[in-house]
Amino acid sequence: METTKDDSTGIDALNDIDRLIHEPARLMIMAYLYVVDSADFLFLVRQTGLTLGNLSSHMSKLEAAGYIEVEKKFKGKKPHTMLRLTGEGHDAFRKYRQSMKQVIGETSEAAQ
Amino acid sequence: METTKDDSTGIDALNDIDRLIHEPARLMIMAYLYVVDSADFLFLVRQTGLTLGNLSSHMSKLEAAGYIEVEKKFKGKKPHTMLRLTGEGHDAFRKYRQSMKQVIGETSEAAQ
DNA sequence: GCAGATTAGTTTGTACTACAAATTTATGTA
DNA sequence: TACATAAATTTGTAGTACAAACTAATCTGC
Repeated sequence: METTKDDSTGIDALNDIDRLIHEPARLMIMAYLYVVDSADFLFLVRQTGLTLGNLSSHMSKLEAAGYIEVEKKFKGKKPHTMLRLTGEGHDAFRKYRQSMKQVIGETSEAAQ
Repeated sequence: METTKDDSTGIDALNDIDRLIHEPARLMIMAYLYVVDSADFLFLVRQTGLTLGNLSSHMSKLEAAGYIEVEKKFKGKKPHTMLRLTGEGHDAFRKYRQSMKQVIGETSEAAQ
């Protein structure tokens, strides 16, 4: 019996990378939320450089996946949308980060 | 004058991430070649778990981008396809790796 | 009080692309 | 001669990121 599919050296970690997080736009969102835990919609628009529509659709996907929670309130008279990382989202990001570190880190020694 | 677009803290590095390398299948190919410098087609099929057709089309894209060189010879009577990282491909991978390290590394302290 | 501007988003349409399945081309073999 | 295997390439489909168009509510000048 050969090595089983999962105890790979690292690069194979990419075969089941979380593509929901891997997408650069969402990776930005997740990375911000991982640090600040929660942020409002317009803050993220400014920080990420995404358009409103683009952020809106990525937000929906992350919410559908259970990675973030979206809370819509009114701040005075205006709508105010807050994004917050869920526990599941936090775990998924950690896992993603570890997988990428294996791939990215593994090649380090060969460089320079 | 505000901070110019490029001297971001790190997460914004994702706004111009190299999507050609970012795609997991190609990232695997590039990561292998970055380490071993050259490898043959069937070796990569086995190592990456990609199908022949899938590897073939990713190979074409990396070649078109100038990131790899593809050499087709005959080994005895059978065709034998070798992939080799170009200097440009090497640089692009290093750049990609740095960008990702910024995003991935930046969040490290917040964790645990 | 109503016409136009601004704010805060959502929905829609298009263009791209990853992947698998079908196809190709050549060689070995019964 | 037919059939199987090897080594890929080409084709078709399904999924998706993004921008542009749209919606809905509030503010502002006249």
